[in-house]
Amino acid sequence: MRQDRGHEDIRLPLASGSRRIHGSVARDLGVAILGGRYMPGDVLPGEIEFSEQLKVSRTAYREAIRILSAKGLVESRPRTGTRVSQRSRWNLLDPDILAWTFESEPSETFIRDLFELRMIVEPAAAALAAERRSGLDLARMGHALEEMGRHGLSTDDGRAADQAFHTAILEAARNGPLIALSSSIAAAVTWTTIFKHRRQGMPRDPMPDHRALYEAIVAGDPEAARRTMTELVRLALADTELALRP
Amino acid sequence: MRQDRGHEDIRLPLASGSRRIHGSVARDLGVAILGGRYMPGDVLPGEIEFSEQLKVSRTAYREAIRILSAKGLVESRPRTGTRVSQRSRWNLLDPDILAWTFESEPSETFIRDLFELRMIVEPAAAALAAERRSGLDLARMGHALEEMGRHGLSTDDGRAADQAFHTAILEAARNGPLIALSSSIAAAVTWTTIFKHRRQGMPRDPMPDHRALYEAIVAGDPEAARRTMTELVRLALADTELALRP
DNA sequence: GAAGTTGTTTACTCATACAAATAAGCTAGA
DNA sequence: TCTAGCTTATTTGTATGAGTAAACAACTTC
Repeated sequence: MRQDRGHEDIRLPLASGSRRIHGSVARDLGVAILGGRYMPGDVLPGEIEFSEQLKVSRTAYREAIRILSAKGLVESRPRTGTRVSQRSRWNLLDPDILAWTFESEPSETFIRDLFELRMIVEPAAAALAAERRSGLDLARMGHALEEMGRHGLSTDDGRAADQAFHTAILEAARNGPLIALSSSIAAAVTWTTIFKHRRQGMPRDPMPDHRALYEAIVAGDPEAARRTMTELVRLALADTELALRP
Repeated sequence: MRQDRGHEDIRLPLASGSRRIHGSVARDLGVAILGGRYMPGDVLPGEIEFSEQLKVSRTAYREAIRILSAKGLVESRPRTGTRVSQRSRWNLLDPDILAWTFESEPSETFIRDLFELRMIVEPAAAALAAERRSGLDLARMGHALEEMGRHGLSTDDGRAADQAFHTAILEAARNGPLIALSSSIAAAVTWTTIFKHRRQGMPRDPMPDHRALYEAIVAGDPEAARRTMTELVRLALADTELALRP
């Protein structure tokens, strides 16, 4: 719905493209749970009742529940029913969970926590990237930077380029689990950027910090990469805090 | 036609207890994919064929596929069938995925990558914990440490205590997404510990580093906490590397 | 040739029936 | 009265078949 289908097969064939019923139900329930409509410990209505209420078959409803269960949002047992799990069980870094969280306006605390995580992971990743980057990595970063400069962060293309830049850095770090974090964090970065621009106009030219970071990685200087990435995230956080309390 | 499944289908008789069929199928297929039995891009047999082959109903099989799909392992579309996704889509930090990865002996690279991630996340988390820990946090850490000292790392109880100690630290950092990483990393730590003891005996007394870390957090000294946690992970990595190449 | 049409294959959805599990209530025995 | 064990009722879990919708390929039409 929100995703223009023109570029669909280039990037993010995300859950939004999936118009299957089980996917839609999972998304709706997921958004409801993450938005606090159902609280941890709450018991959902029985399968038959709820699926009728949602106007879908029991089969489709059950498949939706399996999806939520796989992401740690709910647990179901015979006789007891299906209940919302404790927050500590939620897979908060799952890409879908993150997307659903941002469907209903997320709490200020959550956004701060995400930035805290970025502040931990991304500088370290940038340092690793400076040591391990290949020519192809540098080319991808350079291209993304160029696109970003051309479009700015107020367009979809520009934000996609920003995301591609951060993804390229994390992938250059050559660490599988770290790359798994990348899709989550990069996506979150994009959403917070959208937030920023929704609340205020264009806050600040992001290009200088990005270029400095790029130069450090090109130079193969881990400490400079760490330092510039730290600064970049710090500035992004400052902008976001401004947007959060206007 | 009734489906006669004898009592003798091999389901792991461990403490896992009664597992539902869709869960077992998801686990089996997940292990097969993560173990390289199916490669990214491979197309699985059709629903009907494969479910008959596995001796389960299409319902149970489809729910298993939904689970795997929710974790990013497979993607299914009409006409094309269900195919194994690219590795970059796999949700490597999902607790189940990690568990399945360690079912079949994981690659040396993967273990190293996990330690690299620990080295990034845990020292930072320890520093935050030193600033934010409550009395209850300290009590839980202290208790876990005591249990750990009593049982040692060669028993299940001891490893559970070690895991509880690390979990308590990450939870004291008061950051939701970081806590979500905690269950994954803590679990991985446990598995690598099992690995270590499987290959060699008791490598080293882990208590001194753990106590030093605990003291730093009690003292509320972030930098000392960061330093001691770094050292602790470094030593654990050294032990594991010894076990990997004897 | 490019654009639309048809056909075929596959997953997806629905409906129904029955099985298994288990919390809660009940009964029997101390 | 209390507890152990059995029974029952309720809920999820599994099985099966029929029919729908979507994606891709080959074909036809302009």
